[in-house]
Amino acid sequence: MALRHAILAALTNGDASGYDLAKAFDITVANYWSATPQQLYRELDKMLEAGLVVARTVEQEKRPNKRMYSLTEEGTAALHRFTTSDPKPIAIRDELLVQVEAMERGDLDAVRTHIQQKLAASETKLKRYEKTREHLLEGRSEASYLANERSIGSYLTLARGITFETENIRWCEFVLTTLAARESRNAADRTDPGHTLAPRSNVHRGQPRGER
Amino acid sequence: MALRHAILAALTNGDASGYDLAKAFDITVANYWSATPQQLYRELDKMLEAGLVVARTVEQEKRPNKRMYSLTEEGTAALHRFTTSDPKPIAIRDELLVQVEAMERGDLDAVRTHIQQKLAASETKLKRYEKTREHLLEGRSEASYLANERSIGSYLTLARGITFETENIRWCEFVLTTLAARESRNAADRTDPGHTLAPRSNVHRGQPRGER
DNA sequence: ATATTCATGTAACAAGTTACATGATTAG
DNA sequence: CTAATCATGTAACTTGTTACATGAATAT
Repeated sequence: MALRHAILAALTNGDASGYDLAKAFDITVANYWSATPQQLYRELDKMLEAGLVVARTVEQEKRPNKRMYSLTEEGTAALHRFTTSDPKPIAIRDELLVQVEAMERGDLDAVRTHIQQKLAASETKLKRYEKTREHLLEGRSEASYLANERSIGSYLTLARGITFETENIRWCEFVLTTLAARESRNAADRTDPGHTLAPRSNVHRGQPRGER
Repeated sequence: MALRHAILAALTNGDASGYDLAKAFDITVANYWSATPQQLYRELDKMLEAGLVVARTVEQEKRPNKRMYSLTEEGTAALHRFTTSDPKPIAIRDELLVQVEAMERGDLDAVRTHIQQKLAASETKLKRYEKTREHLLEGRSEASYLANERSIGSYLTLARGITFETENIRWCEFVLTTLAARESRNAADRTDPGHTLAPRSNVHRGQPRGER
């Protein structure tokens, strides 16, 4: 029942086809909700039956027909009710972190590679988010946008996604630096056992804790 | 099959009962993997059958008996293999963010309350993480711990959890401040229509972007 | 007195994942 | 000419969630 509300929320930004939603769930929505296209198609069918959305088929030349879904009054009401209910705590599933937890019993080089890949993926994602942000702002400052824009929900969730990916990138760099330092220490130990590296980072690179 | 690896990883930090794991999954592991106690009990049974863990019953006075699970060689090997496989991208499900996305079509006051509750919950969680961190460090500096400690996987995942909750707190404060500013602007509009607030925040309070 | 902690489990149901299928169009 | 995009769907299977059940001990 929770995917349902994520879909309803996505549809407040305009009508969409299942395919459109799949893209959105891959891009912006991915910050806070994951779903595969199959889940979306199945859920949209159920939502149709429940009267939360209506569908119209749009005939396209040169493209397969598509079904565009719109919120109904019932759908809008269901969404309103949802904002009233206590949200469940966040659920995260991150295999990379499981691998890092098990790093020492596993294949360190493989994990390092996975972290490098995550770093690259996060950088790509962050760039896309920044573009979306520029697009929303249309040249205005954040302050002016937030003060004057009618609807700021999407901007606020995007802002969370931006800091999330920024921190992912930092963390990946922090881990890679730490592992590299341990490697070179081990190399040094083998040739020059008296040597140790100078201290390097404190609490994950300038993380501004204790500021609040 | 992925919960399985999270359990195996958790067991590298020592033998545990289902109940112990449930606590761990509620505290530290929660940063990167969610599972209910029921899932754990069920999965542990399957892992026993598969020979990835062994169980012994510990008879306790004044407490119900418990089953303590330990990694077998097969379990350790399975975990090693897992670190070799490409991790699936992170999956997040956050109802609060869905509510924020739908804020304007929903009950703004209710959403504000939910954000305040999240803020409080994140502060509690962060304090617990910081305690765990102090406990791991045992008075050493982070640099010295990371350079010398045999196993640093747990510290690294904890570090990610700490920044995650730190950013959650910031984001909640940012949203609450933004909403308050909009409220007072609306109030001012009703009594003193010429007035606007001075600009307030830029990109989510001093987020250090563009630094990399 | 009452709530929380300790400790495990069953059963029913809801949700998520994976594999497969189709088929035209356009970008590189 | 190959890969990606557009666009939807079925079916089988694996996971995750929720409700219920038990029952003593300890902390408030």
